[in-house]
Amino acid sequence: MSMRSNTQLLKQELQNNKALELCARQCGVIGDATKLKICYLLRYHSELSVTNIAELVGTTVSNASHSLNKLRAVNMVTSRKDAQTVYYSLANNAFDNIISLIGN
Amino acid sequence: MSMRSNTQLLKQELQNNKALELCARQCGVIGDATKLKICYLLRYHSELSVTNIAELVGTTVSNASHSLNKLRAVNMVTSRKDAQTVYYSLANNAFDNIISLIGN
DNA sequence: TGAGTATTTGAACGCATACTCATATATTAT
DNA sequence: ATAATATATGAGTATGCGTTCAAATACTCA
Repeated sequence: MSMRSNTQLLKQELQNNKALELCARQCGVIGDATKLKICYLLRYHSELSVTNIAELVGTTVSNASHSLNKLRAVNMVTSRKDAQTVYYSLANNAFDNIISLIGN
Repeated sequence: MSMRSNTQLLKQELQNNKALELCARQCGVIGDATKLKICYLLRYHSELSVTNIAELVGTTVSNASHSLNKLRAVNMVTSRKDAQTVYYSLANNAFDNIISLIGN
């Protein structure tokens, strides 16, 4: 919540802005239809197995697993294991960082 | 605003969802720190020249121009030319599509 | 016209990414 | 133990992306 009239300050802020870097990385991950679909899915089903996710988004289980890995790497999904199956969910604040940068 | 309990319907919706595809493309573009910085800049300066943008985000004019081109290709920035210099602005609804998909 | 400034363009290179396939691990059931 | 199911993993490949460089275009001013 600082004043923002000085362009020098703005330039410096752009250099080491950690939130911005994280936002870019997260957007990079969902900048792929498959992974965005997974997020979209998980907003309507609180949790889903890898097999179900793969079936719903129309890809292979392997690809879904790889995609979920990358979504987890940027803290956008979480998982819980029950017997053989692993259930994935949207992280509580999956989009918070993005929204706080591009939202109103 | 339709009911969404049937997973078959959800699967079909995921297949040809134009808004989702656009969202993925836009996220892909700002999934790069340079281009995200440009958007961030343009929220505080209503319009800026390519040279100024390049200086502020810390890159070359050529790279800024390429980046602005891609941002415009997905309707996130607009431009207006005045003599030699081209002024870029954020599009009115630059983030609307993204927000409507991932926002609350 | 010619020099100077602002921007664009296209080629080139290196690097990251998406997806597939085969294989490995883990768990359950017979 | 063996088979079956669920998921993960790593290698391989093809494609796309970011950045740089050199050159082209557009406009202004002397």
